[in-house]
Amino acid sequence: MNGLIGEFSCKLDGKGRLSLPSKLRAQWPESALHTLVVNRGFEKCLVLYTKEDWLAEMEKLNAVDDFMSPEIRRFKRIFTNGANLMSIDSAQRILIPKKLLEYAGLGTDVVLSANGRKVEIWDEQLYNSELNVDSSELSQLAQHFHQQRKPLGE
Amino acid sequence: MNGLIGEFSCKLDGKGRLSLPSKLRAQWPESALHTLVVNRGFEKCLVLYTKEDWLAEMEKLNAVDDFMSPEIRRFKRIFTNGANLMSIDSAQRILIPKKLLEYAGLGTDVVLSANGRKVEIWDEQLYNSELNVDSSELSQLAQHFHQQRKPLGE
DNA sequence: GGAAAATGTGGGTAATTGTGGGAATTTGTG
DNA sequence: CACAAATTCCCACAATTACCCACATTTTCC
Repeated sequence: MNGLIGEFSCKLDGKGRLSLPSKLRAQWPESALHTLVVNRGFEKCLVLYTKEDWLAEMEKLNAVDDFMSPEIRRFKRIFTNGANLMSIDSAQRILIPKKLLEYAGLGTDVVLSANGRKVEIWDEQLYNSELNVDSSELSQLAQHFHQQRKPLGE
Repeated sequence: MNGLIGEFSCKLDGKGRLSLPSKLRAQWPESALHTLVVNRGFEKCLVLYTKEDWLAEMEKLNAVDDFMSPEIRRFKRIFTNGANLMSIDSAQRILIPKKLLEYAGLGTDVVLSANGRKVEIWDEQLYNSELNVDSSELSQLAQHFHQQRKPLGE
């Protein structure tokens, strides 16, 4: 599982286009660039995948049967419904759909932040406040993380 | 787990380039030098890793699924924030992104300080005041360290 | 100590990348 | 079919980064 690395500041132009930084592009195979997928994130941000990685996410979802419960069906519907296929233009940019721009509150200045095999897309201001923690909260988060880590084993 | 050793003073040039001391480079395999990673430290400094070590840290993070909880996602973001891939130029220098220079308040004179498998990068003045402790504080810190060591395990 | 090698430091130039916007093409809608 | 909106293609300029060379300083070795 080789993860992506990097945090990038970029600008959205008036048309909602986002140019992907070359250091990010370089981490994906050339072929992947023509079929990327963006979706809503759980927080007020968007998430970018290669199509391949997106399909892997879908596998996870589909591993749980629809018969299970209405909530399962609803979750799948909502999660899937924001997904958008997009391709890269000749200037290495993707065009982000209006609905998603609104959802994430994206202005001109945005931040791309690698996370595992995904890339989160944040409005810069929101991103900064998301990262603004004091040390006591940080240690709480760290504890939380350690607790969650154990049950999964390894 | 073989740790790095040393504390080095170096200079940043006008373009934000930092030349890595040969005694530090010698502690990493030749192959590692072409893909290093910096990110923000929890204090007002930067942290430098080999890509390999960075990815190992990431493995730990990615072992916990994003679906788990908002706290998990937040923790991951905070931990990885500012990450940047960088390569070394023909004069054995790395180019430190402007944002990170600002974050750590780096001026011309900086200090590299080895810490485990990471290297911290400090502005020289900040570093000196950070290290300006008297012995009673040192002993308090040691106590705190000892107490925290048990619960977290590992 | 002195010569030779390696290292640290600085800067100029060329190539790449990021950014913006006009014009043409496509799409959807009445 | 006509029109407005959205998308793609194209070019141009600015900013950033990579590459190269020069020289001062430090280290190494005889």
